Amino acid sequence: MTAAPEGAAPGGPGPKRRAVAPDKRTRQPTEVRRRLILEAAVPLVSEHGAGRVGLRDIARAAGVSVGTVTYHFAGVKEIISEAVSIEIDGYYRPLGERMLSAPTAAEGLEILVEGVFNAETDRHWRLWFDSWLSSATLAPDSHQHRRYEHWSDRVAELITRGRDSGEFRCPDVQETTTRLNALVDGLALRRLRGAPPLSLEQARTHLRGFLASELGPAQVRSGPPRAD
Amino acid sequence: MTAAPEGAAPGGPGPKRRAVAPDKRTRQPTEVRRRLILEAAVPLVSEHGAGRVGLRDIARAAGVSVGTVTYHFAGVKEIISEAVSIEIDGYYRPLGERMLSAPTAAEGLEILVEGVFNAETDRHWRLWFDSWLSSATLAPDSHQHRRYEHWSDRVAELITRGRDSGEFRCPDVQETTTRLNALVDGLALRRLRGAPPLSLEQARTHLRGFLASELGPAQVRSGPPRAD
Amino acid sequence: MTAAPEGAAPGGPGPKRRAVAPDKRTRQPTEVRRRLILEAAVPLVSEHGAGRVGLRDIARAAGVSVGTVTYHFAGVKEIISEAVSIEIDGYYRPLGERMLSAPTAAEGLEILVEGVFNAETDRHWRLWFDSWLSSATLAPDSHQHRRYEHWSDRVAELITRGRDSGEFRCPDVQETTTRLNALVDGLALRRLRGAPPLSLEQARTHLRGFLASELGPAQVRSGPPRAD
Amino acid sequence: MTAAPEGAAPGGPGPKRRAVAPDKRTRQPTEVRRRLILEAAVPLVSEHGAGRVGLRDIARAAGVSVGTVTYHFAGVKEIISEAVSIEIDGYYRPLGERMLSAPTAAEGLEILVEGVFNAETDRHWRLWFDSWLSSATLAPDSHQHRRYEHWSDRVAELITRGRDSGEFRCPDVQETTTRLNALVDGLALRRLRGAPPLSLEQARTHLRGFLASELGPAQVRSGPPRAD
DNA sequence: TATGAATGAGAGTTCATTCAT
DNA sequence: AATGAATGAACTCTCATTCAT
Repeated sequence: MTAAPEGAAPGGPGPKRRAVAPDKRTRQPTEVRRRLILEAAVPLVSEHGAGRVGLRDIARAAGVSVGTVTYHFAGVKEIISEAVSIEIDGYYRPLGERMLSAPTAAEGLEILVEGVFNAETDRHWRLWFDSWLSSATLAPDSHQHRRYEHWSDRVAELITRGRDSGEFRCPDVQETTTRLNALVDGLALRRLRGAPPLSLEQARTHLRGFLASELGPAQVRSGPPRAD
Repeated sequence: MTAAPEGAAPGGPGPKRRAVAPDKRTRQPTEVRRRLILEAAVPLVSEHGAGRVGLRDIARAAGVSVGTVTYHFAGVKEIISEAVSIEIDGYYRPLGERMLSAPTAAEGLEILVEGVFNAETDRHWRLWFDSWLSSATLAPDSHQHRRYEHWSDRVAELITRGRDSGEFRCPDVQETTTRLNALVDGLALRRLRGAPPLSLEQARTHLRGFLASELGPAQVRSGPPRAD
Repeated sequence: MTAAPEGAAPGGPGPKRRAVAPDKRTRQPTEVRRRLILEAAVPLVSEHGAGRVGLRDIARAAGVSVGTVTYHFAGVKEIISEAVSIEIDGYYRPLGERMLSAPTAAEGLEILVEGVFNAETDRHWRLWFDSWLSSATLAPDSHQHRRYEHWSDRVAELITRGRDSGEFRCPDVQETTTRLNALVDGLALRRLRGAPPLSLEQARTHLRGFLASELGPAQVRSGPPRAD
Repeated sequence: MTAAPEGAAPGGPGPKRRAVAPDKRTRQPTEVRRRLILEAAVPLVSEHGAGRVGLRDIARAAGVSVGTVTYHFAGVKEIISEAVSIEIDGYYRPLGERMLSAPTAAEGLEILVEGVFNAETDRHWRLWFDSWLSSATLAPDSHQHRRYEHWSDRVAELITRGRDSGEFRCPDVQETTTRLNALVDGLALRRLRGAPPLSLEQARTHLRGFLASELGPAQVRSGPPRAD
């Protein structure tokens, strides 16, 4: 149950982070300390799962006492919820913007494909599914919904742009978006838990294949995009 | 749907127990007792989630003492893992067989579509994701993998048959199977947690749409396949 | 906060109780263990006050683990509430009966006077006030009310008998009962906390004085009781 | 009733603070700050009970930080003890003086009767019992004793005056005072916690009845004392 | 085979107190 | 004089597991 002392020992061999988080046991303004605690919580949650991370684990990882953690947060749920938000929003909002800033929609799609499956995103997926599923029988958690919708909207925007520019053929953007998102989720799940697990490149390839057949002869990747 | 007695014994030594299952508080052969306990555990897990079901809940539902439960099982994880197996295998093995017994592969696919998304399967999906995620950082749980592979093999078999019979066009059966499974998982996830959640019919429609575009002009279901 | 290790050490020099409570860490039927725990809790509560007694204190005093305590009780409130009940009811119900079994009502009153103020009852009073006041802003606690009313009824019964037999003069039994109870409570309070505290004999004397003036010339104590 | 600012500052740096009490978040002489904190604590204690009021509650109500509170007081006990003093002394000292300033002792008694049981005093009683009981096993708290004695002396003085003036018949003033105080305490207790609780008027009536029978035919209240 | 009393680690949370600023 | 971040012990309650019966 107790998470491994993940680089918690003060003065331990922390390779990164050292610069940003002065792990001396000094005073910090509330916002700074909150941030430090959340940053310490993220890897714990993504490694062990939201349900397996306790207050004491977080405190140890952040290099503070349990009292300090509860001083700054209303409860362990709040911490985990915010940790997920930071990690996920911090990645997918910028990704969404990059995606839409691409010169062509096809290139935007490729940014998407490479953005959702890369070395860094396994951690996100773990967090994402964990928070998605752990709130299973519980509250619907509007944060997650908002995140989901925000991402969905970006994707739909991208597809719409491609259709309007003639890059894609797409009779129903919403439908395609739903299908795309579902496939991405499913591939990620398979990558995390599958037997055998999908490689990054496999996951991307599947996604590209799906997009190709879904968005018509105007291909996403192979060959030069032609408007028909 | 398993043959589980469904009604968890409400606390005390209830007088109305089935005649066929001799679950009086008497001795039972190990295998019988194990089975009774597992069958009592299934509805608990599918209702509350694997992480929220305790030994005591199971014991109470099975109408035995906690000692009896731990006598027959190595731990609570084993119980839950096996309970999931019973529930899932009890449904998807027969489904796989029905699928392959259909006159045509296209009809087999339709059995699949209706088999994975119906009023009964929400519970399975919950169980499935639950056990998938909960074993996240823990043991790889070969049971799940075997289940997954068994199901995958059946699907691949079906697609192969359709391709061989000329019903489908499919350059790579494994690829398509993977993509299909991923989409099914993703749609189920979206159905369980989405905002807004997908309706059963929407989920099926997406699936049929995917199959149509993936398996070529030879249509899955409605009407005579037409090339456009 | 932590109560002194009140004869908790297993094998410690427990002078009494040893015969009734076999403080070996052996198994006990639930009812026995409950009783043992409650009996261990009573002196703790009466010495330190209900609000200052914790689960650990009780466990230590009972010579069991905290887990054992929570196994047998729903919570610390239940323990304290039942401990108070045992102590108070165990004393005042018999006292009420003895009071009413006396040959004359006057003698019954004397039993009351000596019954409520003696070496043993200081502990009861502490318990009583503690539970009375600690539930201050909380639930009304029907147990206490029932106890109070039961005792009140006995007292009223006694006075009625004395009035009917001509021993007492009493225009309104209920009023007198209320006044009597209030005075008893007040004297007990003064005895527990007063500066200087009332001696037992003083408390009794005040009570007798009050009864004499309240119940008329037919005196309670001094001189032979005469019906006029 | 003290001159407490009554309205506890709701969290943030409220803009609407009284002009008369310069409780801006500026420096205050120690005595002023102590006073402000105590006055903020009084309503908290009387409403929630001494045991349920925390340092943070007091700090928030006083509009200062927790550090400021502990800077000015040795501990939370000291604050509560002094808050009780303020509340109680602020009421009963003036009451004692008014009582003794009455033209006749009988009128003084009536002031007492109405002074101890009125709409305002329930709060005092709660405080009083609370502090009485909470100091149960702790320090004897000389403050309380001094308060008690001061009040007792006033009552005794009043009775003495009535006896000397021939208004009352009272063989032993100390005894009567003790009995009176005890009855008042007991009635208050019954009023606060009783089932059913005593009404104000009932409590007063009981008290008057007691005084009448205790202080002889020279009546407490109505009209000029007449021998019957 | 079955029981259920007993255990103790660990969960989240509260809170008076400390102390660097 | 005033602050509020930091602390750590103590709280109640949960629960899988152990084991004498």
